[in-house]
Amino acid sequence: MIECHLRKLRLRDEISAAEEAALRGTIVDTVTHPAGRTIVHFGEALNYSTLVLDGFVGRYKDLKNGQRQITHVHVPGDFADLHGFTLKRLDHALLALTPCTIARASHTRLHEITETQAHLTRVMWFSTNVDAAIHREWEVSLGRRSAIQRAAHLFCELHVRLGVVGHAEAERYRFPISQAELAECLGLTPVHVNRVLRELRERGLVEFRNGLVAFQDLPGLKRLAEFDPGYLYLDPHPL
Amino acid sequence: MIECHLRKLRLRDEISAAEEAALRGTIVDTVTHPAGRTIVHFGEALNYSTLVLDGFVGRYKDLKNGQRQITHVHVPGDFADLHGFTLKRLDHALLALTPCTIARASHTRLHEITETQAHLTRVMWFSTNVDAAIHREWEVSLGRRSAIQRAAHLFCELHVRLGVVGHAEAERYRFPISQAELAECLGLTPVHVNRVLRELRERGLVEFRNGLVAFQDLPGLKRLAEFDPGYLYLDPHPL
DNA sequence: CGTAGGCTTGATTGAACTCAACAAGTGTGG
DNA sequence: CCACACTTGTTGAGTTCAATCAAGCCTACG
Repeated sequence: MIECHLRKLRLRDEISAAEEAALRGTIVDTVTHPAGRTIVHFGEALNYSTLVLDGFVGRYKDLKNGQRQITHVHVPGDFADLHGFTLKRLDHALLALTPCTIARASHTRLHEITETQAHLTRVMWFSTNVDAAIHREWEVSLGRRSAIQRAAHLFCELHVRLGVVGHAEAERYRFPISQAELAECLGLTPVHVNRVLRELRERGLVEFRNGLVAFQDLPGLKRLAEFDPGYLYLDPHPL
Repeated sequence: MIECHLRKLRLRDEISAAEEAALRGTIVDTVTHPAGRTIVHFGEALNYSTLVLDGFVGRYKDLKNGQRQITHVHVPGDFADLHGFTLKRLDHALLALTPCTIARASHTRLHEITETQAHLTRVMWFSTNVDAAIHREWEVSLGRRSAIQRAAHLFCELHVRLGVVGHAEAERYRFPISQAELAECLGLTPVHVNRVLRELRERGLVEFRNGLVAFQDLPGLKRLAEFDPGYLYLDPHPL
């Protein structure tokens, strides 16, 4: 059930059987949500953190004029709000971008882990730090990259992150969100996203259609996006 | 010496004398850097984390075309790369935006803290999570706010963060960086930043001149920026 | 006192936005 | 079963915000 999460952690460091058991022990229940559902609201007080088992979950923030910015896209195996364990309320909301299944990890039990399992605590800390690294890369996209580069970069990032948990093939993966939601990730309007997707298609780089990302020229796409996966910290390094 | 840092932590939670001593014990030396110096390079392996004692430090990422994006501005009392403790190398560089003094905290000693001081570990974890929250707010600025709102929001954010550590007055604070560096924070060109600053001045909201931010109408500025300091997590909450 | 870096302004260009219309697909209820 | 609403995607025309290009102005300093 939390295999995806463990697989990701084990790319970086060893997780003992005892640690695995402790992590499993934090899970108190499993819930499914339809696409479009807000899973955790802005400012809500938290007693649980949300581990994505299946589907895509987004973090977003609203603006007064009704616009919103998605600040992070979570894939299966990600904790969507492990930071909520220390923050206790979120500065953003969590949204089911697709139908999804999530497990809820009790903060009480996470607290016990921090009291007794120093190594596992560092691993969890590490995991939130990678999230922050992804936020930084998105800042670079939003601040400095052109619309087409932003889209290309996101497709590359998700390919790597989904690959780690066995949810991507060599040249394609499922990513069933609308162009409007893609626009909210990229800081663009839906209309412009549509044009950008057409250009990516016409340049023979990648096709995004019917919730499927299909690469035609992955090296070319990475070159366009200046994609370097180093910020995802997937190399082994004991904590 | 690390009083600013402690003051900030104590807004959120109690820090015992023993914890304070442990934190002080991590510091192995103090270094000063001239403005413009890169303190930690991209990808560099780390054995120390950087605590800002005085001056401003930026996190930035370079692009191939020579542009760069500053993803975070650190004020005195901030750890600029506490996340480096778990990441072990940085996905960004650290830059002295002004002349600055930093203390270096040994990762070996931070490791000891994580082995023996669960509460203090949670506090440090919390501290990196607030950094991530600031990254998210910047994503919203870069993705969705107009140029003038972005500038206004940054001035508001720094006012609060500097206030916490006693580096801001009610209506003004020192922030001696160039318009070009401001542009790198805001995802704009230096020329446009210049025009935006003029407009903020002419609209009677804020003046930025000679390294000084002087508010003329702080409520108006906050309204323009839609500034809500909740994402800084400055309210008390025991960990 | 000459030069470089930072600031300022004007003119022009361009990337992305806005507004508007329409097509295709989906679901629903009469 | 069809009419209708609704969502999502597509395209065109016109606009706007910020970028680019270019020039001139300080003032700090070697």
